[in-house]
Amino acid sequence: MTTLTPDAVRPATHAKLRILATADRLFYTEGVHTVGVDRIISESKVTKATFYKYYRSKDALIVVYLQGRDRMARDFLASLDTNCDTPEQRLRGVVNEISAQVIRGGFHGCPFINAAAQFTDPAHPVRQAVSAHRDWYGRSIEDMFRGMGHARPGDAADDFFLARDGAFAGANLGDPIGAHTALLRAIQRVLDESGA
Amino acid sequence: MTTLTPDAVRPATHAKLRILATADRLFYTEGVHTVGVDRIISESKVTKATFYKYYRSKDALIVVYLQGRDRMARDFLASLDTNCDTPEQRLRGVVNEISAQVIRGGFHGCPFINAAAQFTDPAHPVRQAVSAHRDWYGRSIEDMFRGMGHARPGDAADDFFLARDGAFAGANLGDPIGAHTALLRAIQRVLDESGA
DNA sequence: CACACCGTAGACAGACCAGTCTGGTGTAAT
DNA sequence: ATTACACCAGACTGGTCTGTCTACGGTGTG
Repeated sequence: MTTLTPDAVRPATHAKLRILATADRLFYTEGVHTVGVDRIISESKVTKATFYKYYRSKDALIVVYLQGRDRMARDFLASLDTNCDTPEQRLRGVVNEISAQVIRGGFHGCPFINAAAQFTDPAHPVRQAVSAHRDWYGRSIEDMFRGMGHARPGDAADDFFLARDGAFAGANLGDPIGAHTALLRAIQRVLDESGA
Repeated sequence: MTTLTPDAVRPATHAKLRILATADRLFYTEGVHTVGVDRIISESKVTKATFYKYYRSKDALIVVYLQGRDRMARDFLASLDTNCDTPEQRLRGVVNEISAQVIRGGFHGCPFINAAAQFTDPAHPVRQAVSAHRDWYGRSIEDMFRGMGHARPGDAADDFFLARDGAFAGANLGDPIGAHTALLRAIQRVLDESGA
């Protein structure tokens, strides 16, 4: 009577997703270090046993949280691939999304940068999740510039990343409008050079 | 026999400075939230009583740490004022310092951005110290662009700040060399426009 | 029905944290 | 010698944190 236990066949459990949704919200708005598991558990309306059944530790949940954010970004870029005809349109789509994010209410900076600020050891799984995301992101942007025929797509991607990170930090800590407009100017300068 | 207790006349205590020096090192390299007071106390070779004599709480010490970093930045800009003849030279002096910082060993990003990532409440004294620093910094850069005769010094300062914050984040989390060169390109573009 | 699995409910341990308190030592000026 | 002060030494409190534990209830399937 060895059970098959087809986990995938069973309906998706709500508790696991509820925990992750709560963690995503609290981790992003208040910081992964500040928010404790007790708070996530109570706001998720689950119990500790359930929590630790799905996430073996808080650090593991933080990694899953970042992986979820990474997944969202990848899905967004994939949607641009199907909705846009040219690499330049895709690039502008990314910029539009970033510039919209930084002036949106409830913006609290880049979740990866914020998480990394609280884990200084580069070998820690959290930092590795951050590095994996940033590596993928940089490569994707570089590919777009290369697709546009940019002479130095690697440099252009670095320029793009610099502006993005700066806008996220500036909008979070200082003036969102100023960071927003400065981001658009910086990107425009990079795009202007790609045509030259 | 009411004592005069002329605190200022007494030789400066070493313990207080030792505590701050230790806190500066640990807070910057490992994060203000990760490092506990016990660690600062033991590495400073002082006792808890001495620690709490000079710093009423850990949060107060964090604020003093940031104020010290702010003071260093102000002293540096003041030194540029005396050593440089033109606003453009001063601006280039700032850029040189930033670009040197990001590729220097032991660089861990902007201490203010890192500290702010762990205090999300804008009303918290730590966040206010961060805001005070950034406001002063932005105004100083804007003054330099204005002194150069830039048509829109406020925008140029935003552009500068964007590049600076981006370089700090990128160098800390990813590729210091890439962030370094991207920073120099971004600043050069802004300076090119100031002449136009 | 019996079983497997979902989830609830909350006590509990062990570690770590910030911050307070008592008492003692060395030194320099009065 | 007495007073004042900087500092040492470390126990202690009260709180919070992560993570483990036991015990029970509901539900759909074979």
